[in-house]
Amino acid sequence: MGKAGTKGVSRADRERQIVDVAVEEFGRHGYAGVSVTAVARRAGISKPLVYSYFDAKDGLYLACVQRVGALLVDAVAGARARSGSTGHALDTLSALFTAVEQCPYAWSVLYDPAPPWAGAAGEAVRQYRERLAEMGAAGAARLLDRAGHADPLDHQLLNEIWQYTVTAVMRWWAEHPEQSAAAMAERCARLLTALGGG
Amino acid sequence: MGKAGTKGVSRADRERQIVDVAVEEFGRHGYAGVSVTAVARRAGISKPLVYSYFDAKDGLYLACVQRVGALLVDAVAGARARSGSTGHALDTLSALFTAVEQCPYAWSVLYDPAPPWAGAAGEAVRQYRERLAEMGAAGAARLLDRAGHADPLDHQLLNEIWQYTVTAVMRWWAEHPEQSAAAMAERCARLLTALGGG
DNA sequence: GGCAGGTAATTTACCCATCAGTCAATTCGG
DNA sequence: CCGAATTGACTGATGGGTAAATTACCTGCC
Repeated sequence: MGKAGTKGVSRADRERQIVDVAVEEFGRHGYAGVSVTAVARRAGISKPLVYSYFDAKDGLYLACVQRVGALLVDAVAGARARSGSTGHALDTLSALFTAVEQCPYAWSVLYDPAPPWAGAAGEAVRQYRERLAEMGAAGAARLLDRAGHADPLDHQLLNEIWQYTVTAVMRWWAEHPEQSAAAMAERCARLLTALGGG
Repeated sequence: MGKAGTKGVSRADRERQIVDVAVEEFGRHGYAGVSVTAVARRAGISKPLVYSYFDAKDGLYLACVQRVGALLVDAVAGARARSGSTGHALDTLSALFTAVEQCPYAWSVLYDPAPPWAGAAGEAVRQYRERLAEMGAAGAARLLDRAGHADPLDHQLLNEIWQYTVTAVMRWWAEHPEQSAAAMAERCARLLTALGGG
């Protein structure tokens, strides 16, 4: 490896590139399973550069959370805007698929089951999850109200189930990258109708 | 914190006790997020004792996987035996609830999203998940065949979704310990019928 | 019933790799 | 020539793992 000295890569580009590999690492191994050294190595740079740009492991994770959080929130918001309040779960899923087609581990980063709850990154995780949950809650509420169930805990649990369902689909997709976003949407449509739900 | 010397606790008892806390730790923080030192501290003993009994972190995890694996496989097998091949998902869920009522993190240990795939523990994880998936696959196959879908990948994905759904319910339950197993079963029955599936 | 001695339980103190994080120096681009 | 990009080399802490010593229990024997 060459010595010190700039290589002509702008900070913005380098940050993007680092976050690229960090998102994959965090998505694959979870926060605790990732070492900053490994991220730097896979990005082809040295560890101090990561710290110079992101300040701490938590800061690096924060950057990842913000990227994928924005991506996912925009996708879901867009889907809801397009299909109005009658939008079904499939529209949301479909929008998510096209949004994360180039970033298969986006969802897994935000839904790491054991993220660092303390610190700025944890706060961001809470906020993004909250926003996504709110948007998904409308659909859940429609389903439950239609069936006459009003228990707020039911709503909570149904939301959780929905989030983990998406996690399942996303992780399966990450291991079957040959599937296109459209194919995934079709497949999920098949499964959903087979389950008898609308 | 006395010095060295036995405290009159048999190896079997001590192992049980260590696995008790290890299951909770692994379930809460995931394999990578757990330190053997922390397990030992929470168990009120010293780290070398853990190594003397379980040989390595992987060995400790293996012991946890075997305990919860047996618990879960027995529960599901029992449910299937009782309700025959017409058993629905709810019977399985209900059996799982009563089985893990005293061990809320059992499922999360076996379904750690980033377990150490290399080594004996990883092998055990694969095997137990396989057995549970086989037993669950019957139900999934029935659903999909009824709808005329034969794609084996659909079966795979539906299985994955089922497992993550259970994960969601189990983790939600772990954070709402005041709910009884029966209450959880009822709640899931409500949700399932609200979703329109049988 | 008391005592020698093997065995099982348990700890203190240590080793080495890795990890998060820092400093000072170096090199290039504008 | 200044500022930004970049690194090798370092530190303190922690993690997995080990060696050796200490204490208690148990068994057979007188």
